[in-house]
Amino acid sequence: MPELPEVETIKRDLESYILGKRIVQVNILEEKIVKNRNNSFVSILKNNSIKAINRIGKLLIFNLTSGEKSMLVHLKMTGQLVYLSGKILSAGGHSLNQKGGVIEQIGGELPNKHTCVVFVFDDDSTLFYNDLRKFGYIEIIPNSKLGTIYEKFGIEPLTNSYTLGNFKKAIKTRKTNIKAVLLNQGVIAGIGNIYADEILFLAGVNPGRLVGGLTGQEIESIFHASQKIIKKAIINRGTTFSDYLDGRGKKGNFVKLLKVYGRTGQKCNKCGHDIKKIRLAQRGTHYCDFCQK
DNA sequence: AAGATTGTTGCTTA
DNA sequence: TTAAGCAACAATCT
Repeated sequence: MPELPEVETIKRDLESYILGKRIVQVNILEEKIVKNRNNSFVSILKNNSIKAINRIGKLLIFNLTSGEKSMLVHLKMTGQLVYLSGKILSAGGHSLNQKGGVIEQIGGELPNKHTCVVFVFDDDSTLFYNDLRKFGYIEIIPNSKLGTIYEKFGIEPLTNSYTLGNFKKAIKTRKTNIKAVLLNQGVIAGIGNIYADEILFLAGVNPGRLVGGLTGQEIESIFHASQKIIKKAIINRGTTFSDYLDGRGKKGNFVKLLKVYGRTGQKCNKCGHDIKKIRLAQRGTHYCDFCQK
């Protein structure tokens, strides 16, 4: 499940590989992934290049060099963006080099049966969009629409407007539990189910607590925990719980640092009590009812 | 084999 | 008017 730290890792990876490279070929293997295909998706990209990569929450924004347009990529649950250098030829489900030898890849063979879109650059390198559940999307929009896209998101943790004051302001009027608020992209951008649970564990706050009932101290703990967890997750290149891969097809390392997510029934490493799992905000919610009050 | 998995949208309700 | 809450969606795994 790519959340802010995973999407940020991919952004940074791809920045070092694809910026400024001319796109020479685009193959769409899964039509439904590309939204608004009437805007001639392929012809806009061909002979164009990516000028900059931005991110708001879990959404990647590729600014194109010509045409005042941007390509949005949302990975949803199982989307991947994997870059490979060197020429790739595909035959019978195998990735071959120009001499026909099978290429050994970190993320397995590419393209694979989940590959939906393929971008080829003028240095023969390739970017693959893979999506097992085909839930994500790619869409080209005019830059004039970017403002309304950004407006939908709340405060973004990796910007300098992410301050305790702004955090308090953003959450204080909410009438629901803290877990639902952390997941609400219109309040705070980029936190998903894994990091919401991890943040609340580190803050020592029960996910079911109503925001209105939190003390100033608790709100401060949650804010600081969010900064700490997100930063640490990025340093560890994200969490690969099931499908996530970074921009080079490698797994993230944060999974071994998870304290509650996916640890139902296991012992809390702080107090030894069993980690519990309940349903909150229609999501599986993991917590320690001894450590989180 | 039914139920769980999650991010987002869109609809309904309060 | 605004927000909360819930179903729906997709495809696979248990």
